[in-house]
Amino acid sequence: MERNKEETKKKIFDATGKLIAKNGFHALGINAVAREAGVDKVLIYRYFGKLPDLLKAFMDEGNFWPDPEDFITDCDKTNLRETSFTIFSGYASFLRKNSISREIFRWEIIERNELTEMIAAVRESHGVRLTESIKKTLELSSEKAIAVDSVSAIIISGLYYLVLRSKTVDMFSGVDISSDSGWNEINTGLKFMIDAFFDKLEAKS
Amino acid sequence: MERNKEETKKKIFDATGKLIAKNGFHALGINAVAREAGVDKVLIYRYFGKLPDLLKAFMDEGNFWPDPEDFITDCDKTNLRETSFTIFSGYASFLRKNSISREIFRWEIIERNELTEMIAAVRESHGVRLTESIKKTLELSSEKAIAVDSVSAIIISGLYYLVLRSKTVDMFSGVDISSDSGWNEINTGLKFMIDAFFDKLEAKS
DNA sequence: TCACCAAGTCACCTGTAAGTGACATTTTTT
DNA sequence: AAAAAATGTCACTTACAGGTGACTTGGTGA
Repeated sequence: MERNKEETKKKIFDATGKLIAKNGFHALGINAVAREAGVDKVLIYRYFGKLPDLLKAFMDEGNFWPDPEDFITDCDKTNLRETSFTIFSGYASFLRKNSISREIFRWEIIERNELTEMIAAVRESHGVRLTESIKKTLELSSEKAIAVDSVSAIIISGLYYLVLRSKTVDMFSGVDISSDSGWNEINTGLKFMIDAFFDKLEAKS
Repeated sequence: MERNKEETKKKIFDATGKLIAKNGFHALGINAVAREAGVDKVLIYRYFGKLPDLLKAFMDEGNFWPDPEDFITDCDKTNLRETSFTIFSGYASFLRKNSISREIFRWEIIERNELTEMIAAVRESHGVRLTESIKKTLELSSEKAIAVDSVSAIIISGLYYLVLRSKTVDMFSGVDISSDSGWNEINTGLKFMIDAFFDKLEAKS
């Protein structure tokens, strides 16, 4: 029985992450975390407080909602089509790999609380950045500007949904969202759609 | 204390629907239903069985996952663009109005069980019908055919996600998904995107 | 060395959900 | 009218979650 506060905290965080990845947030509880960590639950209360406090600390520890800009390091930033595609597909691919971030997204759909709102606010500011730069660069009519916002909302939402849904279903609208090959198809479609969208945006109306 | 089995069953169904609409599926329990219905829980066990049996019976009662074809009664079915738009926006609008169906969708994202799989299978067959007819009508190359599947997957998923997300957040990617005017914008974007997509589909090679 | 505090353990309380057995009362059947 | 079946009530067990108080043990500084 070694006594090591930091070690114990780490055990608690590890257990938290493991349980979130496995069962999501809605099944998470103090008892479960304590059991998984092999630690008495009193220590969780002492070090973190109630469950929301633990979650807050856990969230602050990791980097679960990346800046989309991180995905476009090695592509031509002046090419809006390529940039858009890279950001969208990069985000989807990130989510597909990172199960905890995925569960955060799932949680956001179910519950509204201080934490989910904070996370969403960060992401909202990220999301608007891309559409703003598209609108600025292309000097669009107001109708087309609206289309940029709502189309990108639909596309990014679609990718979110497909990633989340792939946990509970294999085929969606004829696409095998559980496999890499299915996601290649989705990327193909995404590219096609983005091209089509910019074609129409840039067409002189 | 009237004795009326059918009346009691109805009370139980009503309570079930009310609780689902309010709190979703993951918070649903026998005790809560019994309390809400003002009925002893023993009767639930006697008439329906365990919770999944109750839910199954409840689902069989109502019509919560409509056939998309229902939305296109009064539009030209030979016009693929119009038909696609009508189906997509009709489905989104339906979901926005029907809170129980919405909660079923939310449930599907969280849990995989006999019921959610059954429901999803029905919808999957509905969804594939539209894309099949598009592919047949336009005689597309295989690459474009893939795009049809995956693009429609992304679009319909995007609408699902936005409807679900609107319960827990107001602004998404610059669009106010909690208001009707925001949904008008989304429909505008949807129309724009579908047009752009068909333009590119129909362009030679 | 001793005293003190932090780290960890244990036992307990409360509340609530799931599920069941036994009973009482009303309705239906014979 | 008596028996049988159905409807509804009550009380109970089991299990488990959240949460707290009191204790023990180890490390550290005076």
